[in-house]
Amino acid sequence: MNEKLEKTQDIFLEKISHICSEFGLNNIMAQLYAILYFSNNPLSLDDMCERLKISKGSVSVNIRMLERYGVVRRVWVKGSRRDYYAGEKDISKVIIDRLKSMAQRRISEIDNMLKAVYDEIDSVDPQNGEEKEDARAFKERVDALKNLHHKAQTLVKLFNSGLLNNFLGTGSKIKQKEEVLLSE
Amino acid sequence: MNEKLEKTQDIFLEKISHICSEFGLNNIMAQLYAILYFSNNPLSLDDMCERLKISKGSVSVNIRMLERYGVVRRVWVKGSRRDYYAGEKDISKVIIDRLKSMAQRRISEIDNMLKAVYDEIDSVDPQNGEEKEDARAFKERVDALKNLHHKAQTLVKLFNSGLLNNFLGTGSKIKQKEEVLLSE
DNA sequence: TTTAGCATTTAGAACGTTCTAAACGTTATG
DNA sequence: CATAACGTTTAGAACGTTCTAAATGCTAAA
Repeated sequence: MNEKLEKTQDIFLEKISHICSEFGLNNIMAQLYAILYFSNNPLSLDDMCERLKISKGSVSVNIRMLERYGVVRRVWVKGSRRDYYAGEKDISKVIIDRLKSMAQRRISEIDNMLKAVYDEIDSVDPQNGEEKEDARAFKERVDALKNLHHKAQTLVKLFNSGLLNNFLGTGSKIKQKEEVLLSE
Repeated sequence: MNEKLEKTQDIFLEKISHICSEFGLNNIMAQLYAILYFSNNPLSLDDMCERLKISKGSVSVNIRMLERYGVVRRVWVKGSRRDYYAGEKDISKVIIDRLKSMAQRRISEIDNMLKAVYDEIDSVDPQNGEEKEDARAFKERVDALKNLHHKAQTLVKLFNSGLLNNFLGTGSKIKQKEEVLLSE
């Protein structure tokens, strides 16, 4: 690869890994996806080790995570025993999927929490006036949370019904070369 | 405090800290905010150490973080030399503010990244056909990112213009007791 | 059946983060 | 001025995370 282009990509890699780390993707997953996103060809594990200067074990583990997230996929290259991977080229799809699954996860966690709290809350048996007030205040605040959570859930459902996809627009025009490679 | 109520709150604390840790708040900040949110009275550093069984140093550092985020504030209690803190009781305000500042931060980071990449990209000087294609593909994909980022920014602006506040509803009805304490 | 070329798993090293306890600084009070 | 009652800072311990290198497992070809 052109040396200056590689340097330019490195600038990207450095920054994107930092950004993604705050979205629950670690450095390596972010950088792996980035080089696949930029690459015209699917890459093998060894290609990726070489490009990012990291061990094969790391690439192996992290690339499978990305596969589970559905943002890269294994492609077969005729005439090679290696596994090759290609990145999803429709970046808006990747991001929307990720946001959706994060939202869904948060919703479940909060559902579980509220359920657990409500299971306990009734067995609280206040002994005096002050304790009664404490219990009442606690319930009031948990109810406020439940209320807010319900509204947030409605909002998420609205987005999931395609609103976000329509706005951010999906359907990449970027074409892969993998078909060419497959018959190489 | 009523023992059973405390146990119920503990269930909440355990879960909420896990949830918040994925939003860039650590355990302690999450739990500190939670006990202040639930408490009818402002609490001192020592109160919080005692309640969460953690060191004073930790409380000191983390409570000031929360103060910077604007979700707790120091209140003065007449007749005491201690610092007391009260949590913002309008939970939707806290969450909306946090989401907004996260979004704003991501936007700046991506702006910076794109700027840095575009600064470099023109100096790439492809030497042959393959390198030319690589460079073209790279530019195409960075442009796609820029495009998506622009749309996302528009969406965020839409939310910031009050849409989210209207939907999630702001204005808590929960009253603090601090006025009482201040004249104690 | 053996070997070569892979991917995967694992044990341990390196790292960053965040806790605690103790030292420290500051302010009010007697 | 000395002391007590605070909050803050710091040095180091404990912890989880994630990397690497080596061992292992698998599969295809000879």
